[in-house]
Amino acid sequence: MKPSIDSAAKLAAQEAIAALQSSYLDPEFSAAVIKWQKQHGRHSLPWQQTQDAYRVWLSEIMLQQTQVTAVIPYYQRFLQSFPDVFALAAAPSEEVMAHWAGLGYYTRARNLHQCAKQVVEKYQGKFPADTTLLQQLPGIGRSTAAAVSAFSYGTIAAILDGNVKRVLARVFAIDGYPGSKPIEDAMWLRAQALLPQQDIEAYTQGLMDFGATLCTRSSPSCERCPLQARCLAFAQQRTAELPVRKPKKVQKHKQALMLVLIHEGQVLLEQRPDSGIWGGLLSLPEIGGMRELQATEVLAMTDQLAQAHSFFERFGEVTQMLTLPDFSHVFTHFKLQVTPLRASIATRHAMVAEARYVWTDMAQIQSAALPAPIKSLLLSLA
DNA sequence: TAGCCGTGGGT
DNA sequence: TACCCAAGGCT
Repeated sequence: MKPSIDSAAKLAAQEAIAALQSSYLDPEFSAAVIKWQKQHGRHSLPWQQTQDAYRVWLSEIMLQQTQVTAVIPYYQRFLQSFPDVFALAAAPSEEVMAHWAGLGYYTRARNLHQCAKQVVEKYQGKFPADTTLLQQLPGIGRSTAAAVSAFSYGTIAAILDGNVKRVLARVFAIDGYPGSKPIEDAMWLRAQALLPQQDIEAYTQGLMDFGATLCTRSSPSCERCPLQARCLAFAQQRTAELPVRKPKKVQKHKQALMLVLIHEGQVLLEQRPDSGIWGGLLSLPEIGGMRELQATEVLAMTDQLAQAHSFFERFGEVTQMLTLPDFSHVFTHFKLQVTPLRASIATRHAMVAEARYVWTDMAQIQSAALPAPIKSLLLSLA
């Protein structure tokens, strides 16, 4: 059997990558990180001092694109309600979503719940140590699989998060936006090549602590940096321009009319679909959804008000309608301007036959599965 | 592949 | 104010 051209080319490419990766080998790098971590790293975060894979995994999912200070209270409340993977797997999804509300990226919460169920069913409640198996679970990608396995089981595997990208971009003066595919691929090779043979926990934690406390985005503490002598960005005085920032795009603006119907201490909420913004959360009913604001478009406010009025009438006899002050909320890729429209009704009609509408006690708002700005609006009305 | 997905903090 | 972006993954 003679190899095809394709497989020969593929083999050559793999050899080239292996050669490149071995040229990245650098044992002193990890030694410096490990030494620094033991002396100056963080050691008392709530999810440290344990190798319980459930706790490690929970923290890693919560920490995706989310800062430590934001995660801590959510992590504590979560553990209190769901002390182990069996408790989480058995919980109703509404309860899980309510515990996640306010933390953002709500797909993480649904994946977390699904993942817990799979770990119980497939692995008898024990997270696998193999990063390949971990990656097959929902919500766990390459980096999270490596972190969970390293912290729980001591597996030698590379992470590549924002901290590591920043450190690598600076120490090795890597040009190009780290979010782009070719740069990220190159960084994975580096991260893999730089792995130590032992002390993987200290090394992994050290990279993150290093990026979070020393090699920060702006004004890094180069004077205290153990890698200063080997940092190309420092030598070239380019720490301010590396890593290369994300190419900016024009911000989109959207507008939404949200309906506030409060009657006898209850507010009318609507269950949002699982996909899209605020997926799976409760929110206020909207007229026409979140509409992109066109420069030429004059909002047909009277038309929207008419629609709102007939919406309110489905729930009771409308006695009053008034707009509350506008507010805006910024997402990753658009800015939303909200006009809340409040109505009063005399008597409440029998519940409309759509399960997505729920009357919720105002006293329950604090613990409801609501997006942060909506929860805050409703609390201000209570 | 790059766009989508929240929220809060820093500058 | 406006912008960047953080312990990323999914499509």
